[in-house]
Amino acid sequence: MDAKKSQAAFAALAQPTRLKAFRKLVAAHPNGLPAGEIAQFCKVPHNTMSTHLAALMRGGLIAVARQGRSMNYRANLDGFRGLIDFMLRDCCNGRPEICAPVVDEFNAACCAPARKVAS
Amino acid sequence: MDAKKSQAAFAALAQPTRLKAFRKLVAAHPNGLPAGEIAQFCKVPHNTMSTHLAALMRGGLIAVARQGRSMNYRANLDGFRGLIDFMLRDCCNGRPEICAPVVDEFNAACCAPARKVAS
DNA sequence: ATAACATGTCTATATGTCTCGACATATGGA
DNA sequence: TCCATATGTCGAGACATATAGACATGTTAT
Repeated sequence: MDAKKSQAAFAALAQPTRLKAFRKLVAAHPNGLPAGEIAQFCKVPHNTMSTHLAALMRGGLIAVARQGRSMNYRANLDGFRGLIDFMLRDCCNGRPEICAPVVDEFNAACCAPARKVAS
Repeated sequence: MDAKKSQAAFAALAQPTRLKAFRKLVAAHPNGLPAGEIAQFCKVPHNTMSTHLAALMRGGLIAVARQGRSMNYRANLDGFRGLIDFMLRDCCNGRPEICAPVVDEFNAACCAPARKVAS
């Protein structure tokens, strides 16, 4: 994830409909959702949704696979992690003392139940 | 950090000049930089830079304090952490098994030298 | 007070984004 | 094949953002 690719990812998330759709896909992970269902959830016409899904694709935040007549979109958590990783490296590079409190916060508050995995 | 505020933050980072400026401010942390120096670094006129800095302010990613004639901008790492926190909570909520690999990655690769603090 | 400096605000223009109707494409079933 | 379903693409209008010149504001020194 370089600066250029992260820009597409940030732009993708900087829009209410797209953020809502992405969150829905994360909640549905690892199962995806068909485009029509996402459009219905976001309350926008299918072609509008299609445009937004394309933006999320450009940002590397979702992936898609045809399933019969439907296009099944799913969250690309690797891409999402890549983005967060890029953000943290920006402040970590050569200066872990800046990054540490951020990671601490995650360990303590966000993913506490999962720390057994992290240790 | 709610969805609305995160939108302003994502939008702020979804622009090359602003991302460059923010990274510079993170590198300069905890010391800030005067607006003119940031403009020079980003190779844009001072008024263009002023607009971009205002966008970063709206996103809660930087802070400012007058210092004599200059306006000294500095990275707001709390705001930055808030944004990452928001992103992680989106995938962690009720599903720490999704978030865990992300945090693992940080502990292993990004902030390894700082893990003593995290434990 | 006056001047030089640093920065923000106003304004206009150019460019990009959002939205959605209309149309095109692809799949599956009768 | 013909039709219904599911989705993508195109085009246009409305709106937002980026850029930068001109001007205004606040600060420091003389």
